Amino acid sequence: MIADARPLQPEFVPGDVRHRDGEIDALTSALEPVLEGRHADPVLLHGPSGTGKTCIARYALEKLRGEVVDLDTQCVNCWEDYTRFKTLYRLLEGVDRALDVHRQSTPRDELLDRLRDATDSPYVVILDEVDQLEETDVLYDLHRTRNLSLVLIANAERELFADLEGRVTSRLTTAMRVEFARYGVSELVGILEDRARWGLQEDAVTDGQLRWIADSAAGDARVAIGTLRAAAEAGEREGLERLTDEVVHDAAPKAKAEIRQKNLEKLTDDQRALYDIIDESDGIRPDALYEVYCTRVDDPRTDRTVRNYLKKMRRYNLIEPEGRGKARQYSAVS
DNA sequence: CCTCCACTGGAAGATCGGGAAG
DNA sequence: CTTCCCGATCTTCCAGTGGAGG
Repeated sequence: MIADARPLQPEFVPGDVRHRDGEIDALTSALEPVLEGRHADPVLLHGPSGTGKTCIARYALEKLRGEVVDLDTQCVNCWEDYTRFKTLYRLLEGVDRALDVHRQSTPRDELLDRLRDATDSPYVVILDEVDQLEETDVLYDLHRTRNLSLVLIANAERELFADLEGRVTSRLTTAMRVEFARYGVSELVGILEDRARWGLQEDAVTDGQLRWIADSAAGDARVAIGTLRAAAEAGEREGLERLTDEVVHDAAPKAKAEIRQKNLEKLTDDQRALYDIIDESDGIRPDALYEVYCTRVDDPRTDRTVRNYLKKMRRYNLIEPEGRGKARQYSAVS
């Protein structure tokens, strides 16, 4: 069934990207100064999830690496590395200067100084999900780092700027914006055809099945590819030569359940207790939630901390709030 | 329209654990 | 060993928000 698992992985970057010629052109022309060893102005890629922002950014960097000697690149996922320290540490890793920073008692902002020392050749940096960054002042410092070019990726442009510090915003107003729209069904089918051709045995999946997956993914390529992968894995387990419609239709919820399970494993015991309470309820008000929480765990945190936990679980898309103000209720995402 | 109040999340300080310096 | 400093996490305090109900 599966001939090559890599094209079915979410982080796979194809050698030839479909349906995004305009966006690629815009990004590569924005990065053109790097070809001459200068640093490029920041570029902001924005649009809904699964529209190819990360893929196109990685693709453009790959191409750039082929054309520029002494080019360093790094991709930081700010959703995981959401503090100043972690972001800078990741950037130092990209230029192999993070080796002895394991010690925590490095003087304040030694990381930034070190990064500035290290970047004597062009360094192009992707900050993915930059709207998840909590200490946005690091953007200001990076913007002022010689030889460092920023490619920022965010879902919602407006929300991003609302969260940014004033001095960061003013620097980024000149940034080139590239907007990514949702894929149409036929575009998604095209993407899936490629992945199926590269990753699956011949004739493992029909055009109709790919169309069904594309349809159910609602313009999100990540969901579509994840569904195809879940279907292929299920087919492999069952020893099928060709996917049946039933396996394909079961794969969509399975792909989502896998993501949720992975996120649940990242929660602490306290957070997990909160999730369980919300999951058992059919919509619960915050004060009632906290009350139950205090009876469930031995050493309950304060309500403020619990609110931070809720924020985190919302980011993981595990729970969702309904209503505002006093009418607020939390429920688990099904 | 106005007030109340549950809810929200920013800011600042305390605490914890780990590692380095003395 | 103790002391100091770091990032991460938690607590304390509090101002802002917007439904609910007068």
